[in-house]
Amino acid sequence: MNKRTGEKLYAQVFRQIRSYIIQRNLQPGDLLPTEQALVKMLGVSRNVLREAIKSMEIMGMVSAQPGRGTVLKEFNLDFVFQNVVFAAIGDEDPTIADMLEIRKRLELSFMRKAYDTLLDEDIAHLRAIMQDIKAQWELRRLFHANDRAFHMTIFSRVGNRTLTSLMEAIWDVDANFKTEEKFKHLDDTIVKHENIVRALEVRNQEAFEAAMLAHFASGKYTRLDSFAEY
Amino acid sequence: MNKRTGEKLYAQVFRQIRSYIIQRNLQPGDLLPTEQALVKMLGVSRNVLREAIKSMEIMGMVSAQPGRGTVLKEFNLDFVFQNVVFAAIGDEDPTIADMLEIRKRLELSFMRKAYDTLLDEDIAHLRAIMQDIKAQWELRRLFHANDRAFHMTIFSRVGNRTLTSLMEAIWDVDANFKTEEKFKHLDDTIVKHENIVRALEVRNQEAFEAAMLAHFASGKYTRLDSFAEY
DNA sequence: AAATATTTGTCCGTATGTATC
DNA sequence: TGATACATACGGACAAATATT
Repeated sequence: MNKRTGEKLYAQVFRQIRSYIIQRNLQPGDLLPTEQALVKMLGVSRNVLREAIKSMEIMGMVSAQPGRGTVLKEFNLDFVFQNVVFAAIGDEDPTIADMLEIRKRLELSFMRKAYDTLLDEDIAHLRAIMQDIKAQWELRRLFHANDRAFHMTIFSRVGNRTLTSLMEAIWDVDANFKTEEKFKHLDDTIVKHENIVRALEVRNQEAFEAAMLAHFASGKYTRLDSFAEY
Repeated sequence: MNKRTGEKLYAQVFRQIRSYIIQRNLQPGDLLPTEQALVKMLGVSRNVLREAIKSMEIMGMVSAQPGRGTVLKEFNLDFVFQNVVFAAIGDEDPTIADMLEIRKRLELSFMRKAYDTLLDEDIAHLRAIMQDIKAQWELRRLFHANDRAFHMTIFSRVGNRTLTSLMEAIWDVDANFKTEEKFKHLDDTIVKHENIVRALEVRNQEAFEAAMLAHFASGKYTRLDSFAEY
């Protein structure tokens, strides 16, 4: 084990292989070096190497076949979610609150760029989503998907891929938990969304930003003390 | 390997252990059976068992300690966020710039809360890091570690674990890339850091926020058009 | 088509460091 | 202090699946 960091060998090897993939810019379908090559390259035993690679395989990052090798797969975090989260978590879990605060702050931080980049067709799309939300209001169904689509659409043109994946990840977690609380302030949320769309439709930036602020000011997790904190 | 399903042993074992945890209703802090016991229970070799358990450990589901055992850990999204960045990386590399922009915006968004929560000892620690940075300035060494420690310390008391986890993840990726570019504006960065520490030492919030703004305004990846975007 | 090489899958044994009693 | 239990890490061996010649 690494004396300095206390990090175990197989965890180090996991990170090293991940770095190797990133730095070499390996794409899905590409082959990783063989176990033997990696053993020599990293100077560890085959067991330790396999503990790292098999972790990747179980998570869905790679796929190994005897006689062929280990290929990089398209990676999404679904499996990790399902397993890290397999203990029932309640809404009161501080991690959930922390996560939502991150999303809100990011949205507020990027809202100006979002406004500048949104196209007419995006705004039309937002309007369509609003129709869906209203139509299914009484049904109390599918609200999460629409809410998610609404917010993701707003920032779809910002062009920051990390922002996109991060927001998707947070929505994923959100989808797995707060299922019942979703309908508490539902009508209020609809009004807030409506205000956002209207401001966009008339291309009023000030109104848009005010509507975004109002939307996020209502949440229970919001602790926005002043304007400078966005 | 299971002939019917084609599922490899270590993947089966992973599922079996997960089922064991769920069926026994194990809670965070509870001990899993020892490796030896699981080996007997599941009828597999030690290697296969470890490949499954180490997957769980790397994902953050369990934590193993020699002499003690393997304990079930609490719900924790650190690993998820560490790999959101990884999962987002595609064929082009502007992802790095996107990532850094996320970090900068988060720091600016949280800087007021950071200021409010920082203790005297933290500021003393920041001063110590600055001494280190200056001492190793001519050596052109260890800048990443110090820079990272500097920024992480500023936000260490904010109390948002997702923020910490996310920032660490971004620093991790950053460490893998820009190795030579680090020294371009190094002296300028040192001045900016110095201004931040001074503002904190005299407890001047306005100066602190101004120094943070100036720090992030210099980066090549910064596209901060106006104050409201923070 | 058959033999051979390559690569991953699985098992075993042994030594070491660490936590607990 | 010593003894025990446990995970960490290494190495060797053979089987199974695939690729290559």
